[in-house]
Amino acid sequence: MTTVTTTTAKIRGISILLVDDHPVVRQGYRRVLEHQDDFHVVAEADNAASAYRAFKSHQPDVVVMDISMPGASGLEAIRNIRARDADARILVFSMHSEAAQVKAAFGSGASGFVTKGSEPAELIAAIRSVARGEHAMSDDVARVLAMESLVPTRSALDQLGEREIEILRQLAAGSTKEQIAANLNLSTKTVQNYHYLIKAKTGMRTDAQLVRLAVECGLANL
Amino acid sequence: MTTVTTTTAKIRGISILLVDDHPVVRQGYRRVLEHQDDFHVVAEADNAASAYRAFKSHQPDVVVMDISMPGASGLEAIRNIRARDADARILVFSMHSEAAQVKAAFGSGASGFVTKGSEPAELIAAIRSVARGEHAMSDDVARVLAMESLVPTRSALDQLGEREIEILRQLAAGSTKEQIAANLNLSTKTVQNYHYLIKAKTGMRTDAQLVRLAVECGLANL
DNA sequence: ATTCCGTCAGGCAAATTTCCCGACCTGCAT
DNA sequence: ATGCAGGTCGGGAAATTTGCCTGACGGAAT
Repeated sequence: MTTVTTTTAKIRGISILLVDDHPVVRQGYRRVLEHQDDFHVVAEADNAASAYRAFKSHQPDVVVMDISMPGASGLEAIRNIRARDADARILVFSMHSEAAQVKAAFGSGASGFVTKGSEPAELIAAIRSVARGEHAMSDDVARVLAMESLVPTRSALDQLGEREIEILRQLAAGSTKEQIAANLNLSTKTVQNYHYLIKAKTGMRTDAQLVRLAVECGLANL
Repeated sequence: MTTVTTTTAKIRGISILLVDDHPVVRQGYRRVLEHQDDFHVVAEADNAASAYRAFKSHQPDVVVMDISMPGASGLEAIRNIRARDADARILVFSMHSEAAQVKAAFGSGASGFVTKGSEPAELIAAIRSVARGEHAMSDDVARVLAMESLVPTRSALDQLGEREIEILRQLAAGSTKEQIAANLNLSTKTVQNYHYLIKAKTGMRTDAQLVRLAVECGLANL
């Protein structure tokens, strides 16, 4: 008779792409996750670009991603993956749980958010949730977010100060940093610092993304 | 009797702002222009930013500008000045007379275009024309432009090759150069070079301006 | 055949970005 | 009153990117 592997309880397991820039951390979580025998870590990546490539070639059920990689590129990776496949399930797995970061993650298309301080069981449960197409977040994240929602936020601009918004507006209008510095009587250096800060706070990576953000927020048109 | 300067033919002269990054060239043309006794060179500038500042403070009747300054910033200077004062008369005075450059100049709001190869008389006549609010260009420019118009051009994109357009599209969509390089199987360096080339060809200075251009040309939305 | 043009990429100086830090000021809570 | 948090402003230094040039290669036009 031909040898056929029995497929009793697990018709298909959950295939996972692990993204974290720290190899040791990846190893640790790979072990934790593969302890669940319906979980399969089918690929790993240590940066946004390779995460995107790995997603394309493996089409995992769930992407488990640390977004605190160099350059906040995690958010960008999420957007890229979602742009390619709107059904992608991405669970972000972060060190921090600031409300702004959580919102940026969900805003970028994440399906879940778990902090590294959570119990492994919480991560595992979250993975099953997002695999089912649900949204999930760990308790501490939920708490932070709940607190935040008591002080309602209008848009991504709320994380920005007045000056930052003005500089974003002029940037989006097409002005160079030198022009902005001249217009606002600031040093070029300061405008550069604001430019950097704005990108960091909003999670945008390129100037083009900043323009889109500004347009969405009604700061600029066209 | 009181000595009153006779104001026969010249009620008011024509005030001029000279913009060229080469000091010697400025000196030469200042002399040529001031030989006309109704011309007054009221200010000089050697870059886009100082040209803009000089325009604000002197409000000259005509700006005579070389646009082949470092970074193609001449076009930008034109746009800035016109953005501040839609009635500004700007005569561009260029080494070259490629149709694309001429169009970019007029498209940016220039009132005239004379090549450096033209006779001084042609420049002087052009200055008087634009001071009167007319448009002017030297014969050689007119010829090049006439030739070009026999092959009609759809938009700013016509000056770009296929690859250049694709890269502009992805840039405007918010992709980083690394992503684009990966998507198109190019080196990052090549994408950087295209980015530079696109800006040079279109006369755009910042990425935000490129996004606007792409949107206007239907290459991108939002 | 030769020349032009688009694509591709290396090189290198100059500029910019990234991140860090310190200073100042205002408001606000202790 | 004191301290502390946070927005504003910019210096510093290392890493990266840009600006501009150069050259190679294939294809199209002359």
